[in-house]
Amino acid sequence: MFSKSCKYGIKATLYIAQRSQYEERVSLKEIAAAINSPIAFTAKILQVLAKANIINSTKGPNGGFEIDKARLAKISIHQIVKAIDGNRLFDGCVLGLNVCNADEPCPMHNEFVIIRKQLSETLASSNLLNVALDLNLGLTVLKR
Amino acid sequence: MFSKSCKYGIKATLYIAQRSQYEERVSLKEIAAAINSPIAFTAKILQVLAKANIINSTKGPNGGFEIDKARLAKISIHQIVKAIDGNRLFDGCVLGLNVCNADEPCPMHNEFVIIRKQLSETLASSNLLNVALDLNLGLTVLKR
DNA sequence: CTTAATAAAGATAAAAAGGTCTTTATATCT
DNA sequence: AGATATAAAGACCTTTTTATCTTTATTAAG
Repeated sequence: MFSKSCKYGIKATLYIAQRSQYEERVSLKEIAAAINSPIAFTAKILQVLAKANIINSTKGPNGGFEIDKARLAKISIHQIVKAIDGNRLFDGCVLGLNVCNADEPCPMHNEFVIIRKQLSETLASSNLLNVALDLNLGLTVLKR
Repeated sequence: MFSKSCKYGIKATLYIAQRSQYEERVSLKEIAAAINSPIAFTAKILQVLAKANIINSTKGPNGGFEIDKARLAKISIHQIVKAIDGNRLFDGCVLGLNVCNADEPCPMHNEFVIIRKQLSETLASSNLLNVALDLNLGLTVLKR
């Protein structure tokens, strides 16, 4: 479903989001430890997210990553997926045809219209604040 | 969503299914041409499908691939996906955690329970006969 | 102004996925 | 039995993805 980069990206963003509720900035090392990901690779992904304006990064001592507290509820998982994996999951043909739409559908097109709608809506409505709240409560985990 | 191998596998099987309605056996070359896939790579995928008992293969002149006409309605796209990509799409954690279930969920677990159920059911209920009928009518295409 | 702590950038490497080529096995036809 | 048409098997190559390592840029603190 998601590439490994995207999975790391989502988990990293969620970790940053949780800490950003308390206005805490977190370092790359800390993030990688929290989500159990390779440090340097995680750095690459965070760069992409920073360029997509999903997270803020600051260099230097006490630098790291954060998200404006006020924006937490405005950022969705959908945005993260789009920034890392692109739109292919949402609008590419599931069977890989170059053209595939309601007029000229692949054999799976109609079945997937529904699934994708649900997927897209679910991801669009999952905002960082809500997800972070569950993490606060220990209802969910980022590592295991 | 699906690997490239899986997409080729689904398209190849659908092509074989369509022709199998008329009890026509089709060669590798013909299949690859019909679904616009690399011949040798398609051969590998067809081997997997043959081992999974989804298609039958016959060597020698006039050999090729076919599916028992009577089984067309009993074979689902779900089976093809499972044979090629495995179960990971259906039961692996979407964020890649080693353990992730209702008791110890990742932050996306609950959202995905619904999506996966729908995905799984959709694929399980898409049988080769139904899909082939749409191909017969030219309502859908395997190539473009 | 120097040092230290951090992320960014870029080069490189390793692993996985995708794809090709050659040889072998099997079946059919003459 | 020999020739031919096919798929199977396995070795190999290429591309993409994942991961690491090194150097550079930026910021803060002393």
